[in-house]
Amino acid sequence: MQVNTAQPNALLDTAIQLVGERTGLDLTAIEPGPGADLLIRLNKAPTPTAYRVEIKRYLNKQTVALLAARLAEDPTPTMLVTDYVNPQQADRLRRRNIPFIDTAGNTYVNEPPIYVFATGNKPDILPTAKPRVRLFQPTGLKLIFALLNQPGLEQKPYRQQAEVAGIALGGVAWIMGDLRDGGYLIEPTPKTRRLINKRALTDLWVENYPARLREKLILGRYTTTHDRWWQDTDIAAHRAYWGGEIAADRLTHYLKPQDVTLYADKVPATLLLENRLQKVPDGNVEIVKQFWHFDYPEKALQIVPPLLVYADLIATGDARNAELARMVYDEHVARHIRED
DNA sequence: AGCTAAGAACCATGTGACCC
DNA sequence: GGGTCACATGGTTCTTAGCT
Repeated sequence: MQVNTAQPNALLDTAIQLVGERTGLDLTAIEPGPGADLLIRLNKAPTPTAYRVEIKRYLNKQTVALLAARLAEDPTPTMLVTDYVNPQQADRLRRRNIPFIDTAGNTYVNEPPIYVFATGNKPDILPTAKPRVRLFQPTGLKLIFALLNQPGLEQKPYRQQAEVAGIALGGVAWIMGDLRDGGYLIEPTPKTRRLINKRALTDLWVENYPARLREKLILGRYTTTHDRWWQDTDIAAHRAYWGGEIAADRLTHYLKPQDVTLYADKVPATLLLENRLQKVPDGNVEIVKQFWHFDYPEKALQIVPPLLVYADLIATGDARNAELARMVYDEHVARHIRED
């Protein structure tokens, strides 16, 4: 069946119809009114069940992970509606108990006593015309980080931006285009480009950084029997900077650091030797590759830029770090991203 | 049915030529 | 000097088929 994927409702209607035909599941779309979330009702359930509709095109692993994270915070019953869920993705969704329907007739609904899991149906036309959004790919994350930390950088030539962000020139135009499309950049003239919605952009950066960039930059995890070795270490002498809890401690003095994160261009061999750091898969000392190439005031404290400290604290998902993250944000990040 | 491996298909990115 | 684009490359993801 040809799907008019330009229309969200067409996608929803097609999915409801096809899933109904293939599995007998009786669903109805409900439009509650302007401004309210679209709902989908599961008919014939013992108690009427309504799901908030989450329409996502071109599903991938990250989309599923982000949706799962969101639902962990806000458990409003939500049904994913998409063009095609392949068998692997279907399994991921089922394991996370996220109900879905797609336009190929695949579905997962677990609303006892109703249980339907249908997978393996192929769409007639595979959704391959994915619009490439590079904003939150590694390259995009590097450039956005540079832009958020260096106010006014967006007005500089692409070549300079590429250099500061440590990315290829060719990538800058793509990312600037995505920023414009996403409503994060206005450009009356090239010389007056201006970043807007910085708060929202920062939130998205923090959300995407751990899985999409940080994960790829981990140089190794280490452990040592030396206690509080980091306290008197002149880390800058090893061409490295503290991140995470130690950096947060230096900014706020509110924490007894347990885990150690440090950023460096390459693994500092002498530091490992001096402190008997041994490489182990789950060590509490993590060395991450430095990915930015600009100066910032907090460098004097031998720490990474505060936005990165904040992101690392959030990434731990540790309740102990949540309040500290908020302090770092309020006192050291917020002023960088105020709208001017 | 579930697992695994191999190959295909797709995607992100850097490079450098070209144009304004 | 500055921006755009085609292309090559390397990596990731998906599909398929064979095996248990």
